[in-house]
Amino acid sequence: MANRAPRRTDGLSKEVIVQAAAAILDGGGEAALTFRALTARLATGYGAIYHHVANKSDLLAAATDAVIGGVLGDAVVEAEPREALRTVSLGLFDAIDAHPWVGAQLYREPWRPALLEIYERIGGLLVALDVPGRALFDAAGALVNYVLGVAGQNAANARLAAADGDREAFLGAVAARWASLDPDEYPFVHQAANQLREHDDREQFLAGVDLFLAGIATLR
Amino acid sequence: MANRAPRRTDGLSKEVIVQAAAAILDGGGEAALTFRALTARLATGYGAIYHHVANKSDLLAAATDAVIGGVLGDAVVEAEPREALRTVSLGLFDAIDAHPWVGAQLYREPWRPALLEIYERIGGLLVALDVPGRALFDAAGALVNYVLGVAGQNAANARLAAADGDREAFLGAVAARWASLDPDEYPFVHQAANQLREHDDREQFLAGVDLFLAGIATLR
DNA sequence: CCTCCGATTGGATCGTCGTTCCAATCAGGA
DNA sequence: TCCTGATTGGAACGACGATCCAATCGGAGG
Repeated sequence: MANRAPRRTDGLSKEVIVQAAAAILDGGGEAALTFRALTARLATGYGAIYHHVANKSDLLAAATDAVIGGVLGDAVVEAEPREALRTVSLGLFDAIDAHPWVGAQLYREPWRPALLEIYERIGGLLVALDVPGRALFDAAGALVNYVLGVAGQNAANARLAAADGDREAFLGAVAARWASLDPDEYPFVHQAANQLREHDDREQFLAGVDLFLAGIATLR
Repeated sequence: MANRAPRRTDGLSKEVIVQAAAAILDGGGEAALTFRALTARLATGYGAIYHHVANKSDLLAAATDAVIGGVLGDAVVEAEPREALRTVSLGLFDAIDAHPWVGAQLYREPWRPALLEIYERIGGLLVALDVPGRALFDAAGALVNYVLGVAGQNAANARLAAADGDREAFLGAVAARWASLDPDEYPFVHQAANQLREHDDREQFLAGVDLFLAGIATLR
């Protein structure tokens, strides 16, 4: 007996594995990425995967680095640092919007290379903006944390919208719940329901970046 | 046969369960909260817990609501809305610092009551700040997202510091890694290593809030 | 061409998790 | 007193990440 499945001929590599993992994540969200799904897609076994990858965290980090590296790698050479900051931020937003699992991962393990690249990029542009030395560190931290915060929200919303049907219906449902709150107890949220329904995520994100930049400008 | 353990006499309730869950989370982090640990601590079975709680997400959300409600419940009546915003923000920061699992949870399921309270509180204070209507929604979103971003970072750092020994050593290790990066490839991160080692998390968080408030002030 | 050894692969297996399910038990109204 | 619905305790299930090892491959040295 002992007829095992034929051994694969094309070499397995970390890159191939990471690419497959990213595809699974894009297709079915974080919950869909299991080693069982991965072995099925790659037509291999657990051992082969663990030979190239330390564990699931390592795999997620590598996939995240690949996505973020792709975004920041497109070196946008912009004359105006202010505009470059908006471009880079929006690039990150769009990438995380397209791959919500990246947002959750950036959030979960912030010491990995991906976040380092983000800090470097944003910090460098703040230097170009002539932010004074003392405030530079704080400003970079604030801006990165803002981006991460939005990233997480996006990921959560994507998880929910995927489970709940389309985005439109989901947003409407949340807005309806907000609107139905007691205006005396929740005056702000109650009246914000309309804007929640109509708002554009990208525009609101950029508005937040602009708010930051306006605050930074007062430091000069 | 069939000698089962004696049945508990004092009634189990959702509140008791949530309190026990919070204690486990505080003591051992998110990984420590399992239904098995919970049954052991409460001296009961799975069924009893599931009778009061829908599932683990529900349990985490309830524990989070309890903590956030406690923070925001201390109604800080401050004359100056600007100062009140700083107080509330810092209160949230400290709460998430003390209970890192709250940060991760706020991030993961943002439609639950806890975040609603935060929006209401911050939005209300922005209204008191005379932020013009159109910008109000964007400003509140930006500030809340910033707080959530910091919350997540804090939670991640706490997870790491707990695994890595004390916070001091962990921060030093990260700073050393930053400092050892090639200054040509990572100029900003390389030179920021010193400030990373010496910085105070609370102060940096407040500096970010102030940056926001400065930006908002330009809208008036 | 053969031999052999380290690198690589496939899959059985383990322990743990969240969750389900149901018999056992209790409290209190009929 | 009896009965019924609410509550409890714990066995069992399926899925997960991870480990382990026999099987296999490919190329360096003879």
